[in-house]
Formats: sequence, C-alpha cells, structure tokens
Amino acid sequence: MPPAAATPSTGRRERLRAETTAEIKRTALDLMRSGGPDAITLRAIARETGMTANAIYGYFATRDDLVTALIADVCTALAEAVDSAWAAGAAEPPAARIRAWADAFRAWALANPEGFRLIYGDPVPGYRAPDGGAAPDAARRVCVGIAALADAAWAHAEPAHGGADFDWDDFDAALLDKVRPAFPALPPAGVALALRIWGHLHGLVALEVYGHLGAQTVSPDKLFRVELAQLIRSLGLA
Amino acid sequence: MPPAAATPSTGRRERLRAETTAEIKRTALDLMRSGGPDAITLRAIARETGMTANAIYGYFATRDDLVTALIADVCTALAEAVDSAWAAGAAEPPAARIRAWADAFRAWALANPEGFRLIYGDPVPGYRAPDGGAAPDAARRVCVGIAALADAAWAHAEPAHGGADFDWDDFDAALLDKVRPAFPALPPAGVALALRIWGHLHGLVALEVYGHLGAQTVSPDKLFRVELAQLIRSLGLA
DNA sequence: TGTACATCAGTGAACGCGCGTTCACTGATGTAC
DNA sequence: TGTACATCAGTGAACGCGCGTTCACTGATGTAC
Repeated sequence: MPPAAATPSTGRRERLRAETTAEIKRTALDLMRSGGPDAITLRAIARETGMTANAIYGYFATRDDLVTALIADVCTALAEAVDSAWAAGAAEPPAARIRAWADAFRAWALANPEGFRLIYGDPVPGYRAPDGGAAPDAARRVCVGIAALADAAWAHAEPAHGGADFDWDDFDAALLDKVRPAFPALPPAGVALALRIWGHLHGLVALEVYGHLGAQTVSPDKLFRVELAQLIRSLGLA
Repeated sequence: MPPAAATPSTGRRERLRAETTAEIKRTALDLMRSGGPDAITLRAIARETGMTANAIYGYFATRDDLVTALIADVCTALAEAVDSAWAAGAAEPPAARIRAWADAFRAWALANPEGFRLIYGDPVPGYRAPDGGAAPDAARRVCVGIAALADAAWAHAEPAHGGADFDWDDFDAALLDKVRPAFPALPPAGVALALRIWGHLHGLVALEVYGHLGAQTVSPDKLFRVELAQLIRSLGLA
C-alpha cells in the first residue's frame, strides 16, 4: 500500500462516497422537515434512499454521529448565509448592512426550518451530543457575526446602550477569544448589546419558524421589517 | 342510578381519581424535564408511578390525549403566572408593571423549562395535536396578556411606534376578538407592538431555556434586566 | 494485456429493545333493598 | 345490619411495530505484477 497521492480511480471512489454521504444527510434533513426531529432514523433514511439500513454504517459509525454531522453542517450553512450577506454590504452604511444581515438570518431560517430547529430547538430524540462537540463552536460563529453588527453600530449606539455595568467577566471566555481580537473597540456593554440583538432577532424568527407568530398575524414580514427599523433607530442609526 | 348529587363516597373516588390524574401529569413533566420530550411515554410514566402501563388508559384514552392535557395545563399555568404578576401591580406605573410581567414570564420559564419547551418548542415525538385543540387558545392568552402591556404603554409609545402602516387585516381574527374588546384604544400598530414585545422577550428567554445564552454569558439575568430597561425606555416610559 | 489478489460498498437476516395499545381478568369499593 | 349486585381501578400477558445495531456474506471495483 504505497502512500499514493489520490489516483484518478480512488478519486472516483471518494467522489461516490462523498455523494452518498451528502445524499444521506440531505435525506435526513428532508425527513426532519416533513416529520419532525424524530423522523431522523437510519431505517427511514435507508428506505428513502433505497439503501439497506445498515449500509449507512459505512458512512457514519452511529446514528448520533450522523446527527452531529447534520448539526455541524447546518450551523455552517447558517453562518455562511449571514456572513456573506454581511460581507456583501461592506461598502454600505451600517444600517443597511444590519438590515441585510437580519434579513438573511430570517430568510435562511424560513427556508431551512428543520435546520433552525436542529440548531436552536429541542435535540433529536435520544440524541446526546458528543463531549467535545463542535456544534457549540459553530453556533458561536453566528454569535460572533452579531458582534460585528454591534461593532459597526457601537459608535452611534453607545449613548443609549453604553451605560450598563457589564465587564468582561460577564461573558464566556471562548466567546471573548473570538470577539475581542476581531473587534478591539467593542467594550463589554457592546458585547451585551450583541447578545440582546441576538435575542430580538431570535425571538421573532423562532416564533415564526415554530408557527406561533403565524397564528396571530398574517404579515410576519411586515412585523419583522418594523421591528428591524425600530432596532436600527434604537442603535442611533436612524 | 339516581342523578344523586355527589355523595361523600363518590366524592372520595373522584378525589382519588383527580389525584392520580395529577400524579400522571406531574410524572410526565418530570420525565420530560430530565429526559427531553421523547421521555414522555406511557410505560415510563407507569414505571415511575408504580402503575401498570395500561392503567393509564383509565385516565387518558390515548397518549396524545395525555400530551394535549399537559400542554393545556402548562399554558394555563404560564398565563396565570404572568396575569397575576400584572394584576398585582395594578396600582403601579406602567414601567413597573411591564417589568413585573416580564420578570414573571422569565421566572416561570426558567422554573418550568420543560413546560416552556412543550408550549414553544418542538412537539413531542409522534404527537399530532387534535384538530380543534384548545392549545392555540391557551397560547393566545399569553399574547393577549402582552397586548395589555402595549395598551398600558401606548400613550407614551405612540410617537416612536405608532407610524407603522398596520391595519386590522394584518392580524388573526381570533386574536382581535380577544384584544379589541379588552383594549379599545389600541390601534393596529399597538397590536403589532405587542407582538414585537413578545418577540423580544421570547427570544432572550428561549435562548436561555435552551442553553444557548448560558454558553455565551454567565449573567443572563443582567442581560435580561438591561434589555428590559431599554425596552421600557423605547416605549417612552423612561 | 491477463491473471491473482485486496478493497470495500452494500446485502439480508437476525438480535433485543421499548413502545402504544388490546384483551380477558380480579379484587376492592360503593349501592340498593 | 346484612346480603346481592354493580362499578370501576388496576393487573398481567400478549400483539405488532419500528428502531439501532451486529453478523456473516457477496459482488463489483480497483491494484500489483
């Protein structure tokens, strides 16, 4: 067995393997979309993809491994959706960038409700996250993204939001490790503002994704737009 | 079989029956608290209460009936917690009442995380809500409670929140049936404000109940307090 | 180019489990006269 | 007060199901010489 840089043939095997892996994950998310988190079962995936249930063991050592991979994927997809909306507006004023970020967040959640539930909702039945799981890290990435919003607005927002008595000890070290180097001008109160903005957006989106908002209003997007306008105003970015 | 007003003896039977019913529900919530929504199984409840699994059929025709009762109970408990906090402050200024309401909301959610999840989270695995279910009504009650907050603040909040172009058609009829008679002075933009406030509070509390906030900050209550202060300021109730 | 061998994706049957639900029943509690 | 009967909470065994996972295997794909 030479160390053999991927020959064309192993390349093909690997490609097939990657495709099947992707198909399994895609099917799992489809199942969750239509049947809730408990619909993610190896047997259902097998049924849907035409494989044998245990063929999946060639791709994931265990059902929990599959779910872990699913969560990581979905976190990354969300983070990329909002990050790229943020990056795309680099030349825009902060208000427009914040609007773009929030719209991307909501749009992704509505387009991928099963993903949103996987990240923010109840865990899949029977699922226990692995100990050093990467999921928290990926979730934190969204949080860091919001710190960028707070950072962009802080110069204007400080008069209204800067007085609160937060200090660095109020926050998780792993979060600060990512936030402080990236946004050296953001004080503790600014990080708190980021978390509060997270709360605002999460609240309306979660209510909508879980169907509670739709039971009260027929215009959730109007509501979101108005909320966002008010948020931007409260950040001093009228 | 005479129509016989409850004699002492049937009274006792009924009392025992009510106690067992309550024990079943309590056990179900305990199970959910420690094992997630999928831990609510008839067999687990039986194990925990020392009954036979099928003895439960004497109390609930079906597992879904049990879950339905659970959800209704828990909605009522939440609604009563916040309603009574609101009522208790009748003599206070609006800012204090709103603070009391929000604190009661968060406190209830943190004390009953399994209940919060039952109402606002993913449904219990395999559970399908009955068609004309009372659950939406109970959930709506919380929503109507928030309309009271908006109504109390509206006189001051209107300059900042009143411009939005909402009209009655933007809202669900069943919601308006409850809100308009109770708060005749509240215009459509005020109802929208209520839903937005709901979003604010729901967001932070949901993030906390699901453990996402705790992974970023060690002071979620400080965060909530500051958020609430800012909300009250934005309502013109500095 | 041809043959012998290694790899490895996938099969098919089986395991033990916990689940919701049904059935025929028992034994204690309460009721009628 | 005593007896005969109705009620009804609960038992215990059984059903069929879908699940995650294991096992021994087959057959095609790729590799070495």
